Amino acid sequence: MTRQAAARTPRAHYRGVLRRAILDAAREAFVRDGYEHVSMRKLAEKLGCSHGNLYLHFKNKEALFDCLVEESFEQFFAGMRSLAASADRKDPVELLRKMGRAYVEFGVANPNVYEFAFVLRRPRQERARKPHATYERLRALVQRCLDDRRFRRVSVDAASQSLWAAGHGITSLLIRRPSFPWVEREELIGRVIDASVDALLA
Amino acid sequence: MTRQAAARTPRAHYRGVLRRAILDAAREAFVRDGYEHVSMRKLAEKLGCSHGNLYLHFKNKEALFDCLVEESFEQFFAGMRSLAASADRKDPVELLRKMGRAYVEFGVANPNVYEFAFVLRRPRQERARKPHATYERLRALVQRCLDDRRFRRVSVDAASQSLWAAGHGITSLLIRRPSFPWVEREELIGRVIDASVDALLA
Amino acid sequence: MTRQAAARTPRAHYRGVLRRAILDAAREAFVRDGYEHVSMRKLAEKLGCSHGNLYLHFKNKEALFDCLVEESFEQFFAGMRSLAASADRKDPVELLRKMGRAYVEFGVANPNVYEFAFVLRRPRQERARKPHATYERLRALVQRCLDDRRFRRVSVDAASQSLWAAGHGITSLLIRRPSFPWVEREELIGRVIDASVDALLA
Amino acid sequence: MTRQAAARTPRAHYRGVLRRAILDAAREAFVRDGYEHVSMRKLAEKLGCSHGNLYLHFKNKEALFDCLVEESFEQFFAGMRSLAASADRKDPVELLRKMGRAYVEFGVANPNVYEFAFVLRRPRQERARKPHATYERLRALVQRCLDDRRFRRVSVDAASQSLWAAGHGITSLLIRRPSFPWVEREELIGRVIDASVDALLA
DNA sequence: AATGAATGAGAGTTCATTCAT
DNA sequence: GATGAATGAACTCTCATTCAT
Repeated sequence: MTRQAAARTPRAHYRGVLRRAILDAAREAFVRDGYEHVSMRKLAEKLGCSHGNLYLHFKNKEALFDCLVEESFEQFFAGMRSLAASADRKDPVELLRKMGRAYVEFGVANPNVYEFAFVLRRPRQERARKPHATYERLRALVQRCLDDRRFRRVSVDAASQSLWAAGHGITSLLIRRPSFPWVEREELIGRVIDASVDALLA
Repeated sequence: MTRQAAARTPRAHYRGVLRRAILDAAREAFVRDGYEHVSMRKLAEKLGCSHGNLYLHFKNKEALFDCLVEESFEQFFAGMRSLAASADRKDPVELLRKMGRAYVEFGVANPNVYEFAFVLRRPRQERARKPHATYERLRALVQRCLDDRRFRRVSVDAASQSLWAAGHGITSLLIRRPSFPWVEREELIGRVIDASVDALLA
Repeated sequence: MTRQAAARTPRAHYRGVLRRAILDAAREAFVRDGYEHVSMRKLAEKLGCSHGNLYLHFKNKEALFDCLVEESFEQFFAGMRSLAASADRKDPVELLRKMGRAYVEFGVANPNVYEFAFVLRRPRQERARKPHATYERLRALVQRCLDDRRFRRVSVDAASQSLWAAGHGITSLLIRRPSFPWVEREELIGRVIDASVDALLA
Repeated sequence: MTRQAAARTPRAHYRGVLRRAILDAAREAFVRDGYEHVSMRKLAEKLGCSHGNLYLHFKNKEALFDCLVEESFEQFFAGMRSLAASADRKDPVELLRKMGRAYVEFGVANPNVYEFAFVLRRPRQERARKPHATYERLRALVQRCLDDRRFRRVSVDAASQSLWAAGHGITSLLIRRPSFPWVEREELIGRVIDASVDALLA
């Protein structure tokens, strides 16, 4: 994400710092106000630099947005990876439950990232290819459960997709309807994930 | 929605026709492009009338949008109602499964309606109160299952919300990712709904 | 002003009533909001008739405005006339004082009329000829004072114009700056008028 | 008003020049056509620049108008000040006469400034506080006349307001009715001012 | 590298007016 | 006589973007 971060010269360093500041401010603004309500002028004003300056770091507004989407995926994957590393890798079903909870918790804790990665789309954006990567990881884990005979005989895609649906459903509702009178969050998330996993158990 | 449809004078009839045309064009545009990318001017151009004309039917852009939301709820409820009428009302669990499938099927068959009713929001829109009506119906049915001892002892809200999450998850994914290689749709929907219901059985 | 008021047929009578209602509503609106902020639509809405209807009584917005100006002059002159009739006509100086006070009091009590008659102008309005009529009456009265040797020897126009200036000054200030902390109104008006008259006494 | 006039860089200089041009064109337009008939687009057209450009110098139309009001007061006070400096400060009554004449002469010579400072108002403008400053100066001078026993015993406010009424009356008439057959101007102004002052003498 | 002046398109909205009904 | 649907121009204002400095 921050190719310039490793720059050596002070000049390039400053450039990286500003680029980082732009991205952070833009992320917050895009998520809070939506793509259309973020203006390059206001963004620059909040950053204390000229709006023309933004165009030295990003070709245009779309490029800035796309960069944030890219970044969000990287963060999301990093979060998942670190979680997988710290979990008991012997039991794939337990790992699946943990990953499921973590997916939702990450989404709720980082609605910016989640929305960028899975929900928001620029108008006229053709296709989102990236979510496939997430799905592939989920699918691999489900395959392990199947291989270990922990799951009933069911197509790996059918199982994976039902799990994804459950996880995405509770995440997006919690994000998009924050004022709804939800029951205790952790319990709810656990219930949804467990229900979708339990239904697959042998 | 079609109050004017029964209009007697030719004038009022034509008025109703144009109003209908505006609503249809706007619905398509809002869902396809998002609230911000729909302009009254372009809308009028597509309709072949002056943009000022739109303001004779709707006070402003927000009112036009809100009218579509209202309409969507009515259509949604009508769809649910007719389905509920045809179902076996003796067994609340079976009814719940059928209603769950119907919810998703209706959403997938009428993505514009679903998005208007449950997903899209205008900027600055403080609260959506309407979804509560849907939730209340779901909650009442869950209560019946609890009263009949068909469900395990669990809070009615926790159960209802987990069911909603499952239903919304699969619906929104199917709508927003139409190009994803989903498994056979009916099977997937059934699997998701059944998993969420089965997890609650006594 | 109300040529239709004397109409005989019920139809023409109703026409006159509506015309009157339009004029009254328009006068209030024009004075309160200014020419530009009065719209034919809102006017018709307040009257409970269609906006198209207004054009059956007045050719357009300008004509409606002009009609009110005309009317205001008539009212103003009528007020002055009745006052002159009821005053002691023997002493022209006393009459002048009374007329002066009455001019200001009338203007303050009927700011609508006064502004229409002496201040407001439609954009691009070429010339106001009417105020001359008021001036002519004032001038005639001053001439009497001169003829009766009640005034010092001064040109009748110089005297008349200085009186007009004083009267207009206090009237327009009281109207346009209602929130200013004026001293007691009657005293102030009397002081201004008397000062301008006294300065002319022989 | 001309803070930018002393700008050093050519860029800032040109900015100041354009700002000045905008103000001049706007002043003329506002006085000639009234607030509502001045459009930012037409203004820009007359200036030969884009209408968006105007918003780089003034936040909006109201701000542009208000800036002119501010400027007018400064010019008015500057004019009064320089005149007061050159007057005999020993005799407060003479000073009052001179200031009165100067007030009117300045208003007549700078009708746009006078109208902006004392007459024109934006719609919805709640209160004009600024004229009070002018009034306070007048009031202080009247107080001196009272303290020196040059005036009859009268409330300082009653005296000040009657003087203001006279001055404003002749000024606004001369400005708004330029085609009226006024007597010789200097004589008329002197007569009005003197009448109002003489009436207060002990 | 960074600024900020400038543009031109486009937004939502209101309006006076016309005219078929 | 009265309606109200329709138009088209006008309005203020914001925006992304460019480019000379």
